[in-house]
Amino acid sequence: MNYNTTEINRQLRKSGFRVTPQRQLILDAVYKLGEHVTPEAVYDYVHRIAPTLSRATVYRVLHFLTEQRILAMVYMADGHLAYEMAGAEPHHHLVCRTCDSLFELPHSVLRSFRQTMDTQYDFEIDVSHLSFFGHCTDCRDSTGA
Amino acid sequence: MNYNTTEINRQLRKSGFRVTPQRQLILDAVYKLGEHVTPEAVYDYVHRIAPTLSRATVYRVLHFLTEQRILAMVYMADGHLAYEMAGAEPHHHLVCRTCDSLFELPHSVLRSFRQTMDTQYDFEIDVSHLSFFGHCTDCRDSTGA
DNA sequence: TTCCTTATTGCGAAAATTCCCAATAAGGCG
DNA sequence: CGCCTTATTGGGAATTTTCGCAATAAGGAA
Ligand SMILES: [Mn+2]
Ligand SMILES: [Mn+2]
Ligand SMILES: [Zn+2]
Ligand SMILES: [Zn+2]
Repeated sequence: MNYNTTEINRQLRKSGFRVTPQRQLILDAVYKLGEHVTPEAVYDYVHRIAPTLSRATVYRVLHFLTEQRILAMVYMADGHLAYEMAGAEPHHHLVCRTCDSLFELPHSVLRSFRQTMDTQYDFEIDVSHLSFFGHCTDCRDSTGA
Repeated sequence: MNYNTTEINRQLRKSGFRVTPQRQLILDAVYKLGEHVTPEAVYDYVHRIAPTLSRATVYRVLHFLTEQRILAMVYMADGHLAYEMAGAEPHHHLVCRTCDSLFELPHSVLRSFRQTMDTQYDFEIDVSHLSFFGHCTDCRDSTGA
């Protein structure tokens, strides 16, 4: 999979935003680094290539690209934010508060919930990457014992 | 509504934790300050009464009381964490990414979703206070126009 | 290609949050 | 009531994230 640079750039310009080398490099970093990429990992990556690119820009651009639905952000078990490409089929997380283990949830299980929000509240939930916290099979017993 | 101090203390001690004046004061602060209380607001409150109580302790105790299900934490529109008492009937949020407006969601709308997670994944989602981000009635049109 | 407008960046300071560790003090036990 | 174990705190440093603003440069128009 390779993201369509030309299409993304066109989209940004059409919305009045600018395509800067910083934005392109940061997006590329997230793409190359894979899933659940932290701002610090992005900074390390881009810093080698563009040593003057500042941390502030990394944070700003990650936030910006998320607003543009080009990236998806996700809360990890430690409460920190991570990012990844927002393409294709999203997936979600079940995060155990006790053992920190992480289970992936297919997008399909959210369909009916989204639909309910849509029809009953006229609210379109952004489902690019959700995290639900709770307790997994192994840990849910030990709590109530 | 008044929370049961005696019962909470007993519960904590039974689990091997200690009931400290700091923990009691911080819990009291959240209770008195109401919904969506930020760590800084808690610090300001307790600092007047106990000037040596440190910020680190505020963060630690808020986190701790959340683990103990005495408090509930919630992500606000600005991405920051807030806390509130975890008692009785929970409610949830629909937060618009465009206009930052916040709609309250009754607990009931999550029932079927929780049940699905429970039966299909044997995962007990903690529903003390969830936030769903997306786009509200007014803002969802302007996006696709 | 050059010019202009203004979106975006870099940098340093500020703010928010976490970490570390020696000092403190709960609370169980005798 | 004292003693001991060890959970918890205070305080400051470290880390993470945000802010403010002057300098820069994207890109539309001429
Ligand atoms: Mn994921
Ligand atoms: Mn709320
Ligand atoms: Zn678990
Ligand atoms: Zn809105």
